[in-house]
Amino acid sequence: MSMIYFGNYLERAMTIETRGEKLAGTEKLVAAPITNDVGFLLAKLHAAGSVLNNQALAEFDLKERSYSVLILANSGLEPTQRELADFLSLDPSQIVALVDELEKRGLVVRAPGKQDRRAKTVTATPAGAKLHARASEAAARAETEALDGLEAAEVATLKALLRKALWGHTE
Amino acid sequence: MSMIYFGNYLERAMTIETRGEKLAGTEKLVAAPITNDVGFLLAKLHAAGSVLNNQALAEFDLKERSYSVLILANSGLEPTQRELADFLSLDPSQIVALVDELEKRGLVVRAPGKQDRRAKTVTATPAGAKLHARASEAAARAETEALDGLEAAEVATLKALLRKALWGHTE
DNA sequence: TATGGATTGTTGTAAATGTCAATGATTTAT
DNA sequence: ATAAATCATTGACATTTACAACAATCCATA
Repeated sequence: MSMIYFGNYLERAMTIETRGEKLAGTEKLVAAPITNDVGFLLAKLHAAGSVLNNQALAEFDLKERSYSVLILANSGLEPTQRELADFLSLDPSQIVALVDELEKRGLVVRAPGKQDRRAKTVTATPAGAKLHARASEAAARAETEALDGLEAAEVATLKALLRKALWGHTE
Repeated sequence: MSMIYFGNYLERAMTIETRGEKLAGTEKLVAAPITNDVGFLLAKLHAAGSVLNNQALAEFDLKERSYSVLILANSGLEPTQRELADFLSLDPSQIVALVDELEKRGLVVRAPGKQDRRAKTVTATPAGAKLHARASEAAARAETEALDGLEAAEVATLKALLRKALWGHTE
């Protein structure tokens, strides 16, 4: 059960030769009917943004995965690992590894749940909060870059539609 | 360089117990600021749709990957493997494996490129066209299900915005 | 209140996927 | 002609994913 249409493999030559003929091959297939498939479009735009995101986060020794856990640890919502797994659609064992790493770096702490001692809540330390603040600026720049083909109003519309599709409310 | 925010792990119990309390934990985190991150929203909606897609395609012994190759082989555009790799953001070696499997099943054929005999174009056989026709219906149903929170006009808007973000044109 | 069943975090493992370098055949450039 | 680049392919290795098993804890109910 593969998770994604495709990956983020990028032609190495493209980074230095990003102009014309190289993209022609890519553009040619834009005419294919698969570009009417929303799942395909979501995957492709996500893959493109993902590269920029990970580049921006590498400076802080974070990846999208660990960054998203760090955000949620900073949210004040005191998520448990199970909640993180559900929300991020990750296997609980992957959350263990992510939290292990962040905790080892002193960015988050585990605490037993107040009502349920089996559960462990993940909250950010001051160091985690500081890193999150810096990383989120870089991530915001990466998002802007990934969506630079859209006007600000269009980005807002896109966000609203995605939120509505996911949770049924546009606010 | 990880490709995705997260995966498509799904709570097994959710398939039989899809009503209330199970989702409450998930809903709680919707308040977190990460839900304003377009990359996150793209990843999450894609992951959700991906599960439905793969379920729908399993009937035809296809996954999203092989299905997308099958679509492009059916497009009449005669893509080369290199073009497939670029368009799907996959390493050329993964294309080899995907085409190998489809070719073994008699769904596509490789042919040397007309101008460039190094390149191999991938085109669908009649059997491939037939399977594609059936699979695309199932995939369309899965997409409808994944986006059932949106009106038809909203889906159209979403599609247009994604296309514009990717290729700079909305048509 | 005791007992069985479910849930949480955790560990470990096998399969799938990603990454990358090397190769022969062919094309392109000089 | 010769050198450099490109294409498909193979293979080696790292990372990610999916899943089963387990102890600790909670929950329902008898």
